[in-house]
Amino acid sequence: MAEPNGGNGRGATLEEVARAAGVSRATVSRVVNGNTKVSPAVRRLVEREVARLGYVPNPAARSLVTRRSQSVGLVIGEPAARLFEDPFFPRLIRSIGAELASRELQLVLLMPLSPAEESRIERYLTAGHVDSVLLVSLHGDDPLPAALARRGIPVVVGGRPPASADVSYVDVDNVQGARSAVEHLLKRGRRVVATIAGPLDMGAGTDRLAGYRQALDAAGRQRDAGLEAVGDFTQHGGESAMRRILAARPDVDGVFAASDLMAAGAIRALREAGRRVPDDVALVGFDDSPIATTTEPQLTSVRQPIEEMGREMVRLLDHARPAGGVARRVVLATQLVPRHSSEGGPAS
Amino acid sequence: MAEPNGGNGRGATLEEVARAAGVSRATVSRVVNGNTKVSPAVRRLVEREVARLGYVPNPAARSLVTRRSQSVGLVIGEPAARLFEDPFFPRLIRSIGAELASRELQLVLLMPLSPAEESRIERYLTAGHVDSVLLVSLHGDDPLPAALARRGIPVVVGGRPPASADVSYVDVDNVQGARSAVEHLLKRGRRVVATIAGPLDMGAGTDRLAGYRQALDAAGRQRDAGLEAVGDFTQHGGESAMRRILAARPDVDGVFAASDLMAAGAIRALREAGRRVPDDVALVGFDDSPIATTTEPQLTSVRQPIEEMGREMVRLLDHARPAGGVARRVVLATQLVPRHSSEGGPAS
DNA sequence: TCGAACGGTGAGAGCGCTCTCACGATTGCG
DNA sequence: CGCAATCGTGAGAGCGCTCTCACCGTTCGA
Repeated sequence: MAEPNGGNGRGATLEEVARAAGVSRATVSRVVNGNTKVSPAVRRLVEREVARLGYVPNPAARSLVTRRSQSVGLVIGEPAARLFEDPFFPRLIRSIGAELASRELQLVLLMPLSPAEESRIERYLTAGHVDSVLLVSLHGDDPLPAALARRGIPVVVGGRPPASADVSYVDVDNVQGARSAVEHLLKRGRRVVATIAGPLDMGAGTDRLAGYRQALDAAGRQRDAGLEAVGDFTQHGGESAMRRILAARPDVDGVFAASDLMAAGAIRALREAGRRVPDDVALVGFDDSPIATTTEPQLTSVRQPIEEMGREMVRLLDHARPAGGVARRVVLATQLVPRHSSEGGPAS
Repeated sequence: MAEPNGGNGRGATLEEVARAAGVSRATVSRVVNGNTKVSPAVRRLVEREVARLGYVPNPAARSLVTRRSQSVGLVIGEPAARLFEDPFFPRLIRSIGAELASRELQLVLLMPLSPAEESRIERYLTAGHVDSVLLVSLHGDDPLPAALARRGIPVVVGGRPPASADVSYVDVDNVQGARSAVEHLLKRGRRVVATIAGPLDMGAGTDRLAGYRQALDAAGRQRDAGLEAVGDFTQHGGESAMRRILAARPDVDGVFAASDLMAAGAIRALREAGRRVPDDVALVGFDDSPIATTTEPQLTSVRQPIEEMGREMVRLLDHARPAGGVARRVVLATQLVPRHSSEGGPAS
């Protein structure tokens, strides 16, 4: 790692490399970008000078002419509480980062913390800092996807957007996942099955609730508003939702929580109320997050392929390239992972 | 949000705004950057055209001449396992992001997943994509800080770097935090206190171990290699470390784990071995992460001010600006948060 | 009353790169 | 053996911005 210019922070330019190698700027550019043909002799010569001078292309200059930044924005529109607790985000970020890296793309992380931030972020994204945008955890009818589409910026959303606009998205099969969780409880003889739903302004919230209802309907069970409490995906939200359910329906003997975090909160509320898990109340979570093996008892949960989701989002970005194209949807399967929290039948 | 050019993805340029407003490019630039004096009349005129045309400065062009990118790289050199489980990282990332945003800086997230990635990341950082770099969770003697310093790129490290080079860093007082945890256990009458240490190639690992030893020495207690087991900050690592301790010293009645995750693992190992927490073995963790309130019993833990750490790292970046300057160190205090896992004295 | 000082504005160079186009040298084909 | 096609290379324009410098009109002090 020689630094002929004394490490002054000013890297060598194409021009300098060209002069040192006795060729033109264009030729050096060709070697560096390796696309067009250059004679082997010249190529070797240039490569040597590039190495010797520690030449690294100036991204701003390149970006100015190519109109590409080789970076992708990831917007996480999630309130702080869940972001901190839920391993969902680190896992997703990580898989997205890895998949982008394999395409020589960089990840720029954007977290709107306030309405003011939102407009700052929109400006950032539309200014050309990024070539495309990934959006996760959209709430309500966020105007961002449409605003970006209008500017011609490719967008892929993670999780079905509530206002299912004309955007590409990757989602897991929340309806089916929730349904299988509830069916699991029913199959084990639970008679009064409640649900702690996620926020109803998110696809993951409404879809998991829909799956719960479908399972009850299919089994010919009575539904009851007292058996449905809405949480916010956090532990605290799950805890208070469970309390509400216990108050409305003390006879509850099975609960499907739309996230593991909320299930963990439910365990606390149940314990506080003197109910044993799974003996008195069986419990199934969603996510199969690490927390599922930390709780006592360990949590039966619906696994969703988070890494696959991240990877798929990046892949959709590729397809979004040619002229907008049609919106694509990818829906990934989930899988029930049985653990202790739903063991045994009722003490019949 | 008018888009006079039909949303073709090509934003208006300075030139176009200037022509529309009947002024020169330089004047528009002055208005947009708001530094030098422009007459109020002209300013209003230009601002109107900027709004009408939806002008947003081209970051590449600006960056090319200013030699600044207005973005900051955050390198997280942490293996996947811990990154997924530990809320430490989301919290840190979030606070750093917020603090950067308030300075109109953007966060670019870099996660080296392989040795090949590392060199790609080094190239990325030295190419001028970012103005400065934040490094977190450095292991061993990572060459990155030195390489960046050589290129004149300001660097701030989170957590004392193992090879304490001439870099600025922000750290929590791990020695004192660990010491207070162990003193807490001793004060409550525990006689055989073990520790589950973090990786010894990290400052947080060695410092917390040092604090443990200091506390024992100060209390005149015998140290024993059998009472020190090394983990990797993960739950799984903590579990197997706890097993090793139980095997070597079945008489252990107090454990300080260098992370909450490892403490959670220790609980499982203890339960498996038929020991009750805190009755038979009292336990203290480190981090005061959300998991501390999820475990049964809830975990006494040493709180570290993660958000403050992120904020302080960004602040140090400011000071790093003028010509390298001397390296600064900021050490933040920790605080013991008592919960059930260390309650009661031994059954004496 | 006159020159100096100053505030507002425009002209123009240039940041480092890519890419088109032109050009000379080599090759292939009839 | 001549002409066209091909290949490797260089010249030069231009991406959109900032910033220096020069210029003009006004104001102010002596």
